[in-house]
Amino acid sequence: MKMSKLFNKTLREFPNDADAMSHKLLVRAGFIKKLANGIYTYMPLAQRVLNKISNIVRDEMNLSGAQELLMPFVQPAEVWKKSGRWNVYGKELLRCNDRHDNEMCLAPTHEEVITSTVADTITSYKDLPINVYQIQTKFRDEIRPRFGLLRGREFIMKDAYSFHTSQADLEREYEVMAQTYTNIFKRCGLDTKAVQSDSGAIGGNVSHEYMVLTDTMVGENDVFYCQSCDYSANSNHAISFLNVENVDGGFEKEEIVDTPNTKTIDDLAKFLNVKPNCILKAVAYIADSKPVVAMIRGDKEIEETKLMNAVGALEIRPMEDSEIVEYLNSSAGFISYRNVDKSKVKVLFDKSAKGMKNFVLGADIKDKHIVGANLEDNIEFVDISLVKEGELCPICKKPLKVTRGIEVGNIFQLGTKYSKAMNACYTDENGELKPYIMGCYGIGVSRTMAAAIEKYHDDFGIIWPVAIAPYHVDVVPVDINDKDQMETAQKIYDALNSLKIEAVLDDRDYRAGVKFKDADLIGFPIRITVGKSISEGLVEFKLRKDNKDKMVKITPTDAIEKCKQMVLNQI
RNA sequence: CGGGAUGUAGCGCAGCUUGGUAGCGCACCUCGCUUGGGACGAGGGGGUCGCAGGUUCGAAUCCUGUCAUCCCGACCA
Repeated sequence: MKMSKLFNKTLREFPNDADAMSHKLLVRAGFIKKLANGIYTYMPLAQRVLNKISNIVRDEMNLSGAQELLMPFVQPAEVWKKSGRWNVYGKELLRCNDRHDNEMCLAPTHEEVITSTVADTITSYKDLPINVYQIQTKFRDEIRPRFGLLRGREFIMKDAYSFHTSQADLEREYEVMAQTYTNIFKRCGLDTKAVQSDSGAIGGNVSHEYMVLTDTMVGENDVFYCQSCDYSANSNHAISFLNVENVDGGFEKEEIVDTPNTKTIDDLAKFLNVKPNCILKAVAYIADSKPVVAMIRGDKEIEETKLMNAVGALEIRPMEDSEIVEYLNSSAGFISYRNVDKSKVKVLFDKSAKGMKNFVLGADIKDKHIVGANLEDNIEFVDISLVKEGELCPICKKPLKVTRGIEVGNIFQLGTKYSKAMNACYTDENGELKPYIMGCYGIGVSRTMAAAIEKYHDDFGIIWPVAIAPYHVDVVPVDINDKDQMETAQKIYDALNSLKIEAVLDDRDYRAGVKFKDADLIGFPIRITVGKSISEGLVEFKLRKDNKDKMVKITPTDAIEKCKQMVLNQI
């Protein structure tokens, strides 16, 4: 490709409406153009990167035995009603009506369609297992799109679905996919960590997320991991080993005491001179419009995803002060669990509350707490707390570390959630109808592109891994009006093309500085500069990842050979 | 939906306080000069000032409403 013909314009400045580095660089280097919030045009350079990633995904998926297909992007409400998700998916599902006034939607995912398609096609256990996938645009009307391609509303995803006759076979395939994912991201030049996670609205039990670890805010997930064993988990799923022994407030008898102006745990702990972990904190929520009180040790916080799962809710929010009076007949900051009407209000106890003795508890009266309280015997404890850095690994009891992560893929063991809901069955050996046992496996293709930039860039621009770079080599004649330079550049360019090495020739009539800046910004892994040293028969060979002044002067033939080696070895 | 901010040329911004009919830099076009890390000079094209009302002789500027975008929380590949 000749640079003068490339449909691309770099900008001199970063766009104002971008914050994430991948977003800034994608816009500035001309890879993407925003059409609407969270909706972008992929310009030719971006499209090439997306194709590279897609091809790696395709290659590895095919190798794993999965088959590629392509499902409709616009879908009738019917299949969504069948699975029950038409009513629970909420506003992320963009709905519309066709000309006959039939309800339709833009696909945010494809469990429904694939389940009904497989049910139509495969009726015997003899045809199972099967794993099918597609690479396609998805649309999710996100509450808040942000960070450019990291959280767009429209994005490209690889989604795979597997169907099995047994849990054991699902688990086997799950391992195959885990290995496939590790291979895919590795080939893309990305280190990922597979972490345990919550399975969320998609449903199911076991799931792992593939995270690109970063230190920046754009990693939207907190990942807890152990340095001495391989435990790692998303904060919405992480657990820690908590010492529940000897958490004793030391109060000799239970009594109500005055605790004026102690709405926070810190205030209260100071006022009563106890440790925060000797206070049993109550946090009140409205979950799917029903009141819930979550009891948790004073030094811990509620993990709201866990809480939602524990009560089976899709939406939760903190209770407002007026609702605390209305539902709990209590006072914000002084809530207990003892006086609630349990037929109307659900009460949960976090595991951290286990073993607490003679603790402090709200008295349901403003400015009053109970001290020396103890829990009743028959209490059931659930895990609804957020892990904090430094808490102990649940496996090996070493301190946990936390880091940010960008989720580029995930794998789920769905089980029979969708097959049962949609009555999608096969006939087993005994002639009985059984629902398929399913798994699903996603990769954010466009997000992977952005994540790679988050990971690989410097002050000058993007530094693409060779495997997913839009082009491998940028051939830059310093002065296009110099006949020797231009001829040599053209020859190198032609030679690279004939070797199937992807090259651009920067034949634009600009000063060298402009071309160098663009080369760095766009992030070509290799730059071959044809300048004055052509009089000695030499060109400059420079790697993008190396320092700006680090380069070697070699003959054009050697330069081509080096490109060949690098592209062959993908480094 | 809650909290904060911003909408003026393709991009980045000034002008708004104190109303007087729109400007700067980059990019773009022409000419000259230059040519190894985003040169320089001269000339030129491009904007219903987010949108709708209102106040006023007159609104980018003041008032009201509305829409959009960005950042922080709930969603997630």
